[in-house]
Amino acid sequence: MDKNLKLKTAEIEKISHLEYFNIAISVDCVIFCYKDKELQVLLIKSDLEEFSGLYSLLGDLVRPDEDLDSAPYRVLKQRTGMDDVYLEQVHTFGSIDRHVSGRVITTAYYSLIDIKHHKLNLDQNELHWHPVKDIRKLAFDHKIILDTCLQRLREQVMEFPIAFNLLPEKFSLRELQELYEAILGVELDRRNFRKKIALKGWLEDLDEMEADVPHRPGKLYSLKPAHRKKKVSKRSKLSAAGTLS
Amino acid sequence: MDKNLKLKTAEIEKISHLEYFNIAISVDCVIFCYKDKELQVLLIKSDLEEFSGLYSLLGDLVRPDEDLDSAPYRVLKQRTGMDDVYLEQVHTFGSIDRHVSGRVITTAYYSLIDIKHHKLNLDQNELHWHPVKDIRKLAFDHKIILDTCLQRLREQVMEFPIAFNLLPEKFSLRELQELYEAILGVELDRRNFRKKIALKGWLEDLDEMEADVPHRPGKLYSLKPAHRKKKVSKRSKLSAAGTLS
DNA sequence: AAATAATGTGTCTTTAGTACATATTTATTA
DNA sequence: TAATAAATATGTACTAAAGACACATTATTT
Repeated sequence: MDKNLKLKTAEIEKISHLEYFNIAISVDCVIFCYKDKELQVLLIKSDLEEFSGLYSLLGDLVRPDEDLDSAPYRVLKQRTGMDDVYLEQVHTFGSIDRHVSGRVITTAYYSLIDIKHHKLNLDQNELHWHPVKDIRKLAFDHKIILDTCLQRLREQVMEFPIAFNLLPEKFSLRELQELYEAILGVELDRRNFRKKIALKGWLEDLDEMEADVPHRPGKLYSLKPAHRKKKVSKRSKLSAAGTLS
Repeated sequence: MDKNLKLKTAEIEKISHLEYFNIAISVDCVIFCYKDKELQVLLIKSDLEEFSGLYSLLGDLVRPDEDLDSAPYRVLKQRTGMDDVYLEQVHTFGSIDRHVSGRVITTAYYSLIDIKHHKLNLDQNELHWHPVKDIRKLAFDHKIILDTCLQRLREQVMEFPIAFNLLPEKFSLRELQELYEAILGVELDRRNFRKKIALKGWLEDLDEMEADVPHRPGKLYSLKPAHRKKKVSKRSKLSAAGTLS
């Protein structure tokens, strides 16, 4: 925005306030969890006639008195009771006809939550988890939004220590590998995976063993506190350039 | 957005249309060019009193009848006469108080243009190029928007063949390297740079030589047609996962 | 006690990244 | 026109990361 936004000038006469402000903005949340060894996403049954039977993402209009980035936190809190979740803005979708109820531009976020760590009140809201790989069609343009967020998650998951938001505090390397396989949709070599994770230096060895597994238990690890913040290992300007020199 | 957007239901009574639609959406363009061996950005002098003397990005409100992604093309066309430019959406900024004239959420795009290839009508619009490295302060939150777009450009420039949008059709490897140095803000080793670029396979050897240089002329290259589309070399799902296995 | 099933680990090969030096070509200058 | 200056063009050795691949160990189960 610049001087073109002459809301206080003569232009306001010929371009009506209503005309320009007749666009709503919403947020849509692609809420991922890891359940039954699958990457799943939280959906709600659309109650619009046009989309009978179709599911849609959780979203809501942005309120005039809240920051854009606060809106998805509110949506998650309201609809699932969850707080303190990992959220990342991905893309804003704004085709004229993307929404049946009017002109609505939506900013998509993805969220990573640990299903075991949160008490969800899902059923009374008609909220359900759906394996990402089974989802074919969603209401509105939500399938494209889902695909975009999944792609972003896949791009980021090896670079930043974010996948751990989908796991409980303590986990084994097998669980971690299975999670990565679920996210990326491929099988991984155990030795190379462990080598790569070790190289990242993200993990703390807890000197504890798995319990309740019907086989030899593995060691338990947790994410080092230094890496619990969002994107702490983001490559710096210099090291990014360093790949060239 | 989902069933919460009950624009046709009872909710519309208690939540007024105006309340929710009282947010405007704009686009802001970070228009990069390469000039005088520097990465530069197109700015306009802000005419708002609050920002007297400060420059701002080019932007405008999104019109009710245009796609969000079309708006930055229109802005560029209107303000600079340029068409057919490289544009990429980066992030949407929506703090409550980010704009002095009201609640305006803005989606930021960056654009890469070849200054030699476009006739710009800049001066009569008070548009001017500014070296990115010299910019300290901009109106609104535009410095943050600029920094975000620059960071994104730096992340993408080695991965995708996009930097060529800043160069004329034909260029020498020296020019290309100087451009990369300007974008990344570091010096690069000539031999390693050429090796890396050669590995990408982006370039076509034109069997032509530079002219009008006061030294030994270098060979001229151009971007292979196959790579002229946006992000053609984007790594696939499989190869992204392949870094793990 | 034996069998099962998963854990835990190391090496070799290939590829990419990085540091580094010399010969060649053209324009300029003397 | 010969010498000089300045930039082009190119290759090798070293290091780091990626990728393919196999066997011994440990806890559970039978």
